[in-house]
Amino acid sequence: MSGVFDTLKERGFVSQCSNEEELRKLLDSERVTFYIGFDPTASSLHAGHLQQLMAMAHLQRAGHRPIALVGGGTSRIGDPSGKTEMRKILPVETISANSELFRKQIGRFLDFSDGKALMLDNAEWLAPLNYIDFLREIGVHFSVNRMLSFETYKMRLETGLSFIEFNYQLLQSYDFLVLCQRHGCRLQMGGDDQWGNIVAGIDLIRRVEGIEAFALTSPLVTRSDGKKMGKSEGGALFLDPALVSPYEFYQFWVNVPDDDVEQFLLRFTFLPVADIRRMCSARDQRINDAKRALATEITSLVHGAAAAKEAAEASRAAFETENGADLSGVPSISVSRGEMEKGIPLVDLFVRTGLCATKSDARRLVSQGGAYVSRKNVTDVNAVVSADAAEDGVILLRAGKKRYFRVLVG
RNA sequence: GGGGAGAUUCCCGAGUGGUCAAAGGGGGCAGACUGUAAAUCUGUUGGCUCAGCCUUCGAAGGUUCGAAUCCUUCUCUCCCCA
Repeated sequence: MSGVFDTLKERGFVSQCSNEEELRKLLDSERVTFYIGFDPTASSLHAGHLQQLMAMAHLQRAGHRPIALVGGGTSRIGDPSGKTEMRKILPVETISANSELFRKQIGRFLDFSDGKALMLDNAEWLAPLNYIDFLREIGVHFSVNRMLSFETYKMRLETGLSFIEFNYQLLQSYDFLVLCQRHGCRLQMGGDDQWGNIVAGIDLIRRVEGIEAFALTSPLVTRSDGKKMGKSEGGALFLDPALVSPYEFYQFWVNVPDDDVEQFLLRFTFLPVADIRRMCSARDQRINDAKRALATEITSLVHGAAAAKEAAEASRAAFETENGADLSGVPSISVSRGEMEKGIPLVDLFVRTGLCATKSDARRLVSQGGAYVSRKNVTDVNAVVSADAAEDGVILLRAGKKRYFRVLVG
């Protein structure tokens, strides 16, 4: 288990650490239980969570014990960290449904056999809390003065901060304390935006238990051009294949800017560092090989090797070969033969596939020359697509340069 | 509880009775250039049965030939005081 800290550092997972020297020693000398929290505020994990899962996997491979903490309790409050506005307060039922989905997804990334990792939900201890008891036992250890000096709260002092959110930090700190007491957890990791919350937890543990716990944060994933990362066309880049198909997921990574391939390969794959450096040294189109490697690796990690292979194949077919290639990984819808023979207005077809949000959107696409039917550019807004556009029962639609969709006839 | 300011199209932000589907910027989309890259340039960006029509400017009413703009009530947010 020696050297994990350096592995994490080398791969770009380390931003701030509460006590680097001691933590390094600890990680090199014993099996450390550590945790990362995931608040189930959406129905699927997204690319941003992936980095945390990777960090956990690296540590687990080095022999340490991860606790994946689903924030079924904390997400009822809403973390104000890094947010400029108050979060919507989610219905409890939504949160429990999301928690269930989170657990399933997280299960893929770590080895939970023989207690090698734990999956817990903080609703278990947060939901039954008694307000008065909590204030007396935990609240006493928090100084409002100090809390207000945290960057998150300072920022929100400008735009408004409700009391419910102000309490988030106490709950997260309490989580850390509970995990420390029950499972000997000594380390909490998270994104940089979690620094304040994690450090507050360390303080709480020191005061209550008199032992040193550690904080380790990783840089938030950003694109080299400063734009938000992890957004696909529909919104966030979700890991649930029902929300973002493996093909779309694969495409997202192939389309990453040159300057980001290396940091993404380091953080989102297990490929050896030396190989990554070598692949990314190219400054011309050869760097696309690195992008394909990135996309294949990460898709296979998230959706499995078979899906990754199919996505890669479909991608190659769509972008590199002209005919005969296997496009089956490209998302599709089915339309009955009868309906297709009557003909469907092109514009409607684009809307039905989801390639365009509205008919107006589709009209714009067509009139701007971005619409293709079976590889032929169509510029007539009133065009009607009929069955004879199909090749082998498939009509390949393309919107712009990159978005493909198949219409299966029959 | 008292006083003040404000809520505009995805976001920021102009707009104070008609010429407003609403300036400008960001983001998105499309086109050109490329390497399924970046940067840059151009176009576009509420919906529809699309040379026209319909719905939008926190919500509901009202004034008016006509309202995002005026009046009333309500909801929410921020600031100052308690």
